[in-house]
Amino acid sequence: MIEIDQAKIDFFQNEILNWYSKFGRDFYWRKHNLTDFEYIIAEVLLQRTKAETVAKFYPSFISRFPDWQYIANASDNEIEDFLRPVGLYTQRAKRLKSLAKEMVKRDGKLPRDRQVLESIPFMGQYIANAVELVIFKQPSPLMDVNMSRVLERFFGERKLADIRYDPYLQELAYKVVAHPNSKKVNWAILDFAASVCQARKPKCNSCIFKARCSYYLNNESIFPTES
DNA sequence: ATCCTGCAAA
DNA sequence: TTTGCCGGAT
Repeated sequence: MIEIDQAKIDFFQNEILNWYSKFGRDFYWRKHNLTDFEYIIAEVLLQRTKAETVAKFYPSFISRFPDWQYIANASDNEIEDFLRPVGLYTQRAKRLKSLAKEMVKRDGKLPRDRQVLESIPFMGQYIANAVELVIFKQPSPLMDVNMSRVLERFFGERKLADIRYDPYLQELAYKVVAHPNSKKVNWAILDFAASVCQARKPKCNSCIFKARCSYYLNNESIFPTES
């Protein structure tokens, strides 16, 4: 069992919010007051897809499919063709359509109960957390591969392979985003993951966290220090 | 080659 | 628990 140091969490929150105020990204789905539909579509498109790619594509999708009914009534082929530029289109089209049909059936209303929420097609752990965070305004973590990588590098590695079932990582993530402005902390972590703490070639030498980062301190020898 | 704000089927 | 999905950027 790995101990989670609250003081280290406080430090992390403060520093990453400070970083975010200077270097955070500014996407359409963050600043506008979107409908539930529009927000969920953004999350669906963002799966395994670069946010910058989605940013370019998103407005045209919303304009072609402005609500659940438009997707529910479209043919698989129509949705696939439209999704082609962002990839994963056969699966995404099929799953998006079942999600849309379910939401039409539910009259566009999202269930508060977590079990029921996750029973909706295409509502996995990640999107359910995103719905809780942005729509229900609860401090849930946007726990994707990127957040898990940042948290693990800074606080220490997880034990299990699958991030969804690792109790240490789950507990850690909830503690890290437990903050009056949870959305900002979440977005800050994702942006930091995309531009500094990348999977490949992380920019450790110029990183604001290196003095206290478990990953950096354990691998210091492989990062040539400037002299 | 590897990765991107995952998910569900196998 | 592992694998397929996928175009586009690096």
